[in-house]
Amino acid sequence: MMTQINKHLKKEQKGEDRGCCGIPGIPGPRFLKAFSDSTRLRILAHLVEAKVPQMVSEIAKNFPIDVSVVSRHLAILRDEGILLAEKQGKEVYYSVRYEFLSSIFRGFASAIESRCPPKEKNG
Amino acid sequence: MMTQINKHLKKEQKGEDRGCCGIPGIPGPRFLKAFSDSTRLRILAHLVEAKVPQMVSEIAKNFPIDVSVVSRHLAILRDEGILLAEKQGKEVYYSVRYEFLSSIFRGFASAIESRCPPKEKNG
DNA sequence: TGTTTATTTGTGTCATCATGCAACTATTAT
DNA sequence: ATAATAGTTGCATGATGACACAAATAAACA
Repeated sequence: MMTQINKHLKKEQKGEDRGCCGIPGIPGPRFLKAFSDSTRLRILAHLVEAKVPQMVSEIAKNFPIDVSVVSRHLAILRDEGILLAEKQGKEVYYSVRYEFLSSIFRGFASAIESRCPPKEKNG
Repeated sequence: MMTQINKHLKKEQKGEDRGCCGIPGIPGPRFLKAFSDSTRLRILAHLVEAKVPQMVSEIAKNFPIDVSVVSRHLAILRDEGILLAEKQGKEVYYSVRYEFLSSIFRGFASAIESRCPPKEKNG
């Protein structure tokens, strides 16, 4: 039996963070902060390449830090909706929410691009 | 006369940060960290909406923090290639590098999306 | 020259964060 | 029930970061 334990839904709905800058499509700073740590980025990349849900202890084997730290990093990514966590017995399997992630960043790119003023002929 | 003062070129070429996770298309943590602060995000959004290069003191008027702090935030965004800085006399005009920004995030989205494993029929 | 204005940089402070270790919870097995 | 395993959380610490204020730099002007 699978149990989803994503509390990110609550936080997203609180809306204290998303859209803080007033431009739709630009994610909130807390979401983007989740990518600001090199260890967290590597953990994300590891899961992206794994293509399969991985448990915490397996992930932690790839990094020279304590399992508890990995667990915390995973929780941060999960809380922002970047990862999905599924508990199966003792283990918790983390996987990437590909569509969510790509849609957010594609929306970010579009938000910026759509506001690009037409180029003047200079130079 | 315009003088570009973007030192980000050096940092980008150092390569200590970009591609740190090994997956091409995923930006480095320092680049993403530039977006992790709410003030910095608002400054960026302000410039995006301005659509025209703005000088530091003009930008600072929109935020309840010291000009020096705004200057530092702008420098961080400039060093990551997010903003362009052009000195004109005493003033320094900052503007958004729209194409650069959107291409980075679109590339990020594509890097994630392209690694999304095919969906299984579950549930 | 000296003066004013725009921006950057030095410095100290307070808050946040990544980390390790220990304790705790939850689940499985004996 | 007891033990073992997986994961999370409490707590202390060192590093980093945002901020204010002051000093330094740079450019225009008297």
